[in-house]
Amino acid sequence: MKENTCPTDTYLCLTPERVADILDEMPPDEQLYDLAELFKIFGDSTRIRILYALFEAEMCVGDIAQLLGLSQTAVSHQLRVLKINKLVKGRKEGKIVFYALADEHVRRIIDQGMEHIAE
Amino acid sequence: MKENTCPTDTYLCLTPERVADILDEMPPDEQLYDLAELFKIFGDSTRIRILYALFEAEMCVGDIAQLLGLSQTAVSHQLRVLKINKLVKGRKEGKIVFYALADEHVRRIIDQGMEHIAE
DNA sequence: ATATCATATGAACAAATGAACATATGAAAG
DNA sequence: CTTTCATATGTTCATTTGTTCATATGATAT
Repeated sequence: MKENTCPTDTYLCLTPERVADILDEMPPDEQLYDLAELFKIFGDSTRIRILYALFEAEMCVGDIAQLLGLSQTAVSHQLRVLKINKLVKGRKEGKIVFYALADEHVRRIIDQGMEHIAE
Repeated sequence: MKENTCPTDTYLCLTPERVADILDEMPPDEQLYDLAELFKIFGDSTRIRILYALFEAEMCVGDIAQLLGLSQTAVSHQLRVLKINKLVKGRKEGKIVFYALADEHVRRIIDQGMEHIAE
């Protein structure tokens, strides 16, 4: 038998103490679920492109659509998703709605992702 | 007519110069596509839980499964996804495979996400 | 009022995705 | 060799997701 392995009751390599430690450090499942939901929003190239466009400045729906070569409907749908998840905010001026990034977290999360890509 | 609006050829509120600027700042679509793919990986609570467990230490497949109350098959499938996308790395020791976070980007991306959640 | 413009919404459909099943490697022990 | 154990893979299936179409809202102008 190998020296490295450390069988316990039911675990192959973890001691009960370590199991307790790890479970203790883990955030509650509900929070991890919300976190996954957040990343799910970033996990679509259309939404990423919209967010990246908004990096530069606030923009109205039609211009985003034209800029990215998307239909107005598609953009509106995705902006709704982004707004619900607090990644963008809308400012209405007459019939035009200007959208902008909700906060700097959005930029930072995307930047971190970019760094990983460019490894 | 409102003073804020600035119609150009085809855009509602963007000047052609700004359009050029924005498009210039945008990474190529292929890169944004890859970025979305990366976030897609984080956008699943099972994978997030696995990654969080690996925050503490490297672990073998069976122990991860037991720790999180998942089937071995499910964990293996997700570890495969995580490995392909370079979020975890595997180290084989006999018949046991120990998985660990591939690099610190993973932790940082998740931490940034957590900060956003806790706003 | 009506017309037009910007955006939003709802329904329907195709594509992607995660989970569960069975099965297949591949390594150590007898 | 065969058996057992840890992990990996393939396939099917139900669900989710993004897009498109048609339509609705809401604001400005005539």
